[in-house]
Amino acid sequence: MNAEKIPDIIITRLPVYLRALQRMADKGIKTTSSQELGERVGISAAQIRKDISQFGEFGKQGTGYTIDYLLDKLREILKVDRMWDVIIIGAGDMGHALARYQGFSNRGFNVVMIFDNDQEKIGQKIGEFTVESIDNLVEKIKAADIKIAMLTIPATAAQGIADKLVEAGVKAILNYAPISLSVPKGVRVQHIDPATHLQRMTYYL
Amino acid sequence: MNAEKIPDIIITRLPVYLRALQRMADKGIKTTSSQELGERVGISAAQIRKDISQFGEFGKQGTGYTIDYLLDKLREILKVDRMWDVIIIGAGDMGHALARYQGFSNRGFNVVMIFDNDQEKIGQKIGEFTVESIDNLVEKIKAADIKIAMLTIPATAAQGIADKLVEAGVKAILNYAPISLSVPKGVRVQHIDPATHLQRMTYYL
DNA sequence: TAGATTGTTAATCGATTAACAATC
DNA sequence: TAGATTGTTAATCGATTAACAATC
Repeated sequence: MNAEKIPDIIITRLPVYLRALQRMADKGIKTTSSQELGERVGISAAQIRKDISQFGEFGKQGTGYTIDYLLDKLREILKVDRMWDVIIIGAGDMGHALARYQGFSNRGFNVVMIFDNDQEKIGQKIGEFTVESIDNLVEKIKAADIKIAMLTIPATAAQGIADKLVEAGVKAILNYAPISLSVPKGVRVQHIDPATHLQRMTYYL
Repeated sequence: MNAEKIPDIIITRLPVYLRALQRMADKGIKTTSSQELGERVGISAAQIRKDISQFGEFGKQGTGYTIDYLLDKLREILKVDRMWDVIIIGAGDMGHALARYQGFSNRGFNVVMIFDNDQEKIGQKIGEFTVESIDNLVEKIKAADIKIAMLTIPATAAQGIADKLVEAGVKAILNYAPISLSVPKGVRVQHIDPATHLQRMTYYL
């Protein structure tokens, strides 16, 4: 890996390449080209080659990329060549769906706890988990050394909990609440808000 | 509104402004400035002014923007000054969560049907909906003149159903399946894939 | 009026594309 | 060898920022 700073926009594309390559590997495909991968993900071949070449020379002229090898490299770059423990805050419908989602484990993530502040929900079973009280959230996160959290709570509560997550040492928050969170430098937030995503498309209708 | 083509990247930011302004309006705030809005959403004041000014002169020097007025304008631009009927394909955990989500109605969307191919699920009640069979999906979509669909089915089935949605006249797909969909020009896809979003952050950990 | 803030221009910065030598 | 495809350079294209006149 290269010492210069990699633009964030390239980092956002790598997981898309990774996902497509993983799918190709599952189908038994052994090699691919920037051309073919580009068609699958809707990105130009030139851009894919440029993106990948930021991190090394992973392809071969004439034959393209060996999928297993490129998968390894991309996982290493994105640091998903290991498993990350992740927690869920909020045991509502979305928290449930995420707690039961089977798609994390082969992408580098392992849900380990789910929290809620509602006495009715605390102690309930969700799949293999028991909903834990949000009291002492900070201590529990620190004890388990959690760096990643998914937030599925109402917008009004989201900033308050985000502050606690930051205090506890969480560095990556996947925010399902429909509100922009403010966090200090060094902490990253990704938003998932279906209404926002839909509104990005209605303009063109 | 201006006749020149507006860059897509600006369109992706407008729903974020809209969401933040809606929240400010809910709190009873009447006016704001590009500076203040920028701090809330993490975007520079200059960029916010430039983005908004693509569509008209909605602010006033010295005082900024009247929130209610700017809300109206943004809704009009994004075409969410009306209600859009939306369907859900896939009555799994994620389909359930979306069907019961209360956050769509005040953002311009109205879920009207939920489909599945599993005989066990068809006929089941989810909130106010009854799960419908995916047979005759195309006819049902055409009859109801649906333009927007949310896809919460396994990756292996996603492209096949997407093709049917396109055939039925759907123009906007919110895809929860972890696979890149290929659709003809004129149809738009937005991806929601929590693992991909998490992988965009692990690089920095 | 004085202060604040817009809309817009020009400058800067960054990303994408096209093209091709290198080479498998 | 001939064909294919990479990695990279240079050119192009587009987005962001800084600055400020206009004006509320």
